Amino acid sequence: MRTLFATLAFGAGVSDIHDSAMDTNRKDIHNSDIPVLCRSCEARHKGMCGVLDSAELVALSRHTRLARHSAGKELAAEGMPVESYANVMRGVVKLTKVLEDGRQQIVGLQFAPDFLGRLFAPDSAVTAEAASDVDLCRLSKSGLERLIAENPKLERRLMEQTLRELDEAREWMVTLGRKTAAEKVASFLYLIATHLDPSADSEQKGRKFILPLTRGDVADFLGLTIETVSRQLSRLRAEKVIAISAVTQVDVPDLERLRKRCG
Amino acid sequence: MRTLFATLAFGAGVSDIHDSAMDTNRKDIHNSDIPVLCRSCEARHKGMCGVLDSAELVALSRHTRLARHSAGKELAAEGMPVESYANVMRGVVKLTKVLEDGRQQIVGLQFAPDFLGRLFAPDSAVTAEAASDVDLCRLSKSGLERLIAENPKLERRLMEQTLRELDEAREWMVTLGRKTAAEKVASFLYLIATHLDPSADSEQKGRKFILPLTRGDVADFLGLTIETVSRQLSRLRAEKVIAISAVTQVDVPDLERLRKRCG
DNA sequence: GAGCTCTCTTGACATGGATCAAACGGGCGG
DNA sequence: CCGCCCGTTTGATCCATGTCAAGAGAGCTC
Repeated sequence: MRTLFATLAFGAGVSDIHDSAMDTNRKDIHNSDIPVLCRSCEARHKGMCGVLDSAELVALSRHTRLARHSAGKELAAEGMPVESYANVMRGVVKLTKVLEDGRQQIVGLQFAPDFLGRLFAPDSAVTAEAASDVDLCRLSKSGLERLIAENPKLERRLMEQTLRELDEAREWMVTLGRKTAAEKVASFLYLIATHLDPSADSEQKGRKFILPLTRGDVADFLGLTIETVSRQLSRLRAEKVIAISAVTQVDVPDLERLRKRCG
Repeated sequence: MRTLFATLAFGAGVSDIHDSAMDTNRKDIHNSDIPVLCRSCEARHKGMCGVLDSAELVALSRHTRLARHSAGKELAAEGMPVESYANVMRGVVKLTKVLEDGRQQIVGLQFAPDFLGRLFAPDSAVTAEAASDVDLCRLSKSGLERLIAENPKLERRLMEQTLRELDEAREWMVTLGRKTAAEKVASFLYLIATHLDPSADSEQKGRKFILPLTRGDVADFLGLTIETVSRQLSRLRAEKVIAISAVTQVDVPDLERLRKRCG
């Protein structure tokens, strides 16, 4: 991990030697003309960069740099201007909003390879905070916006991610508005189990993962208190729907059984 | 109203005589080359059609027809294929999701001149239902998708509406997750007061409107029961924050005072 | 390894909103 | 005009979840 950082950080600009002229359609069979930073990146395939060819990746990588942040770091603040967008490469970012008196609600979680940032708005409507340690691939605001204007495929891809986020937000509104505390906690675990490890074999019956959120975060996500979250987790454990070996270490032996608890 | 219907319905195709060749930049000073259906439409200015010039409007109007529905009509069903998009021209459409056991949550309200429909998805993730009597300008799915592919401005406009909807959904998640019943009801009234009448003078201190939703709808929107909604409305009335002359007739004498109740 | 701190868990109690029940009222058909 | 119907309001009670408080476990410093 420590070494990865150096590799990626210094690798970012290296491929600029590449000739950006009209060899746009060449396939990247050998990866030789893909920027180093992109080679191991989730977003390169499933994220927004999946629509870019190697020349475009190279062009984009000129406006790009890896940023590594540890858990708790505030990445953008509600109501404050944002000067860059980002792709989540590793870890989880929470998007929160607060009421005047301090009540807080998590309104979104972003996993690799999600795009981070509110396009076309001068400032952020939410606070973005690293929930776990995260790696971001930061993109300059103007650079990406220019690229979007030139590249309809990219705009389309971002449109699709935005629509997916809207679907997810609406799905979550049902959870917030109509589910019991027990169902909320089950729904949360199910969400994490199915989103956290993109490489997981989807045919597998169960999942093990390290919770990237504290109990407080979970409470803020579900519109509950820490105590209620804790009690419901204990109940799920008592009923053998989950096993918790350490506070953040969750084992779901049977995803389908968990899903049945989601309401 | 009765006559308007006939005018619009038959007017829709009339302007097809217009020459769609390269006079794209002409301004519509006299409205003479704007399709009849579009002339009185909110979406024409503030909605997605605002980015279209008269030639494009004419082209679009070939795939367009006015549809009038009365309150309660189901316009799209969760999980079912959709064959058309629409613009809301008048009235309010509610988007709902249900849990298996019948618990229901409204996940969005669409007012004129909002765009209605989930772009690029084969079927709807939500149920859309006319909350009041509504007029829709229906657009064929394939027709609009083709137009979007050809017209970056239109795609951008729809992207912006989608982003705004996402912002609103997240705003509402705070309401659902963290506000008290009293704050929820106040927030709902505030939302309606500020969204319902697009022509309202924004400098005016108060608002009067006819609630386009039943108490049951309001409850489904707020994640509450009918009884709780009713009680909170009574409380707001007792405290003179609102006046209710008939069940659906609400008078907010001081918007700012209402906003203070929103948490 | 003792003690500190921080997060989490568990218990006891309080309360906001749900549930159950009944009365009210406006619109509509007869 | 009467009476029914359906949506709404209001009241009485219950219960899920919040609040307050104490204890448990894990990591950190000295």
